[in-house]
Amino acid sequence: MSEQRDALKETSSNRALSRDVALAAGVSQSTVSRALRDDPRISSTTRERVRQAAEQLGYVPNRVARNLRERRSRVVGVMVQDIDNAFYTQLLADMHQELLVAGYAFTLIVDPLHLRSDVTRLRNLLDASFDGLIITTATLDSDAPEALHRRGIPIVLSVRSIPGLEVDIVESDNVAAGQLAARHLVSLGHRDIAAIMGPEVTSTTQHRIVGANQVLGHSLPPERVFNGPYSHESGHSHCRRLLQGDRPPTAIMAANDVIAIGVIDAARQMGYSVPDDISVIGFDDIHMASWHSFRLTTVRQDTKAIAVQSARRLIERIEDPDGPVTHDKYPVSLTMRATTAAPK
Amino acid sequence: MSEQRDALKETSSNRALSRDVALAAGVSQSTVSRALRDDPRISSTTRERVRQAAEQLGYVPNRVARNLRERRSRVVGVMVQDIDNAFYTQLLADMHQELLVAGYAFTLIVDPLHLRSDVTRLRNLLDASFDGLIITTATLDSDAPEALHRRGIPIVLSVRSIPGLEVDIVESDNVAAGQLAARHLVSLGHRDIAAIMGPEVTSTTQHRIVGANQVLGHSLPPERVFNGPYSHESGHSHCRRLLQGDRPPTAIMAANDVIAIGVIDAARQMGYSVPDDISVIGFDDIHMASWHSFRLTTVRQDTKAIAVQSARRLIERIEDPDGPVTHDKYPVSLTMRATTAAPK
DNA sequence: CTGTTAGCGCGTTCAG
DNA sequence: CTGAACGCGCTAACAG
Repeated sequence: MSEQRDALKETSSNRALSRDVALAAGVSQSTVSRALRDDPRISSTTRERVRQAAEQLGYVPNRVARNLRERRSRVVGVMVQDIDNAFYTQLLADMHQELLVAGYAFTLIVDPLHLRSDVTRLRNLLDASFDGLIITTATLDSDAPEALHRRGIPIVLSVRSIPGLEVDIVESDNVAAGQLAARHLVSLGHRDIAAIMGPEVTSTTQHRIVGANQVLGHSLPPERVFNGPYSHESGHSHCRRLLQGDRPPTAIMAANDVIAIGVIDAARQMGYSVPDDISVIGFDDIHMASWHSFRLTTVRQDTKAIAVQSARRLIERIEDPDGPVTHDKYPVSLTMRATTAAPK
Repeated sequence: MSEQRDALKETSSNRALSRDVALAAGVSQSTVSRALRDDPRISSTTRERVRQAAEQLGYVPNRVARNLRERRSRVVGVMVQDIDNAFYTQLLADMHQELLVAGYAFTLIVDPLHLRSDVTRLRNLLDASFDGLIITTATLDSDAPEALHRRGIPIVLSVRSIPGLEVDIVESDNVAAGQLAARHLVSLGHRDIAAIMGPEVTSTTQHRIVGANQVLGHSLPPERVFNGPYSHESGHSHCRRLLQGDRPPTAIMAANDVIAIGVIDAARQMGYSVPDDISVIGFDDIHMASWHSFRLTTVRQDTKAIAVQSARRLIERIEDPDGPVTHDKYPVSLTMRATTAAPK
């Protein structure tokens, strides 16, 4: 047992180094380095010899040392608001895939709204030696993106944007999204629409409200617009309050599908039928929206395209810091299911 | 514009180093290092001077260099099967939190079943210079955990376990979980129970079936046990096939809540009422299980405790590689909601 | 209390 | 085609 422990210790601390491989192969350390990196100047015979020795010793190059030498880490950070939210996990899954094939690992940074502008967090971000960052948590008043950008750290703003910042942006056309939702409800005959949106300081919320107002021909009255987190609970509690009020709306526009599902749950729980008594429309079109229990009508964003493109843009920026700044804006579309209908 | 670019370039490549701070503060480079790390031997006056200079220059220590020197990265890897699955995201959220406060960053490794025993993946794991790994994807036939362990890399097996491997394990008492589910169904009067489980090669599946069989007094017949991925789709399609068969069961035990919800959706879609026509019980008790549309009866695991303890055990193992191997087994409990009832 | 010196393990000139 | 020597930026051991 203690023998086993010793053996274990040995393998962990006496991990083979490139110089060990060199010794075993009878070449110099730099030859090992070159051979394993397929440097064309190394003859195929010595390359093979080195390969064998490396294999034998179970040699794996130390990444930290390489990072120090090459002055990059091949790790990027991805900031999300809330990992326990289906929209972000779909986004993360696709980003992960795209980054992986490009040879980048990724570190998750959960960045809840209430921790905004914490100085130590910003320091940690700078300190963490990321090659770049994908930020999905930008708010109109957040300063971290600008601070990072000024430091010369490659960033891309994904999903949400900040006007006036000269960085790459990948987002949906949220004004069009707001228009689409409103037009759908209006064409069904709805005149009294409530909106349960995300935090006021996000570009998505602002843009969608602008789009909706354009279609309605007037601004949604303040008592019909609610701001809150992107959670089931928010949709649930706001809907509850609306339906308990003396003049419930005939339709509810939710800022995302998770909120919309909260709305549906609250309505059903109170004995209302969706869509007969009240129509509900969401945003995103996450997988769950198509589940039979919900069959949610929603404005679809191309989450996958946004995820993939965000990763690509970041990698491009890392590899060419001075390239032209890009702004991708993806179209949205209406996915009609079973939660919207004409008002009674 | 080009001036701005130059400025940007300068800040990014001419990032201040500790020796720059030293120069500015009129001390040696090692004093800077010590002062900033609050070494008690440094006088408060020079510490303050160094602080000021560092602040002025916007100095942030280079983490890669520190990692090389300290021979550790303060990054751990967390392997999950599928990030777009509510159980794992809840787990990840709590692990993230716990690792964060301990000063560890974390890299997500999505490790789908079908990529099992890919040699390059193992190499990447070794190569990535993690201080340790939390593995939630262990299967009874997976070799990566043992390979990593032999290499001396600290690992903890979380959620699922492998017998005979001398590593830290944090899991639920899944035999008890199987017993609990079966006892509940049997006590309601169910005699014909089907099980839609996860992959056969996972300890959770095995243990829960064992527990269920103990209570039933016999083995579930093979035609009543289904194996598949932990997905809504799996629950949905298996349930569909069961209900289309000529002798549908009166109750279905699902391997987790996501599968159970798929089962509910399929049943409802086919015009069956849950629980009047068929009872459904899940495992995990994810947030979604309590949503009004589901109100799922389920065997609760203490996901948060498992997440937190996995993180702690890994950190302990990193800091003391030779400490005693631990095995945490958390109790489970029955959360009764509205998807189980006596058979008709 | 502080400065000097020596690596951490690689990739990469610069010689041969 | 290969080897010797150097340095990435930091922490730690050793002197004073």
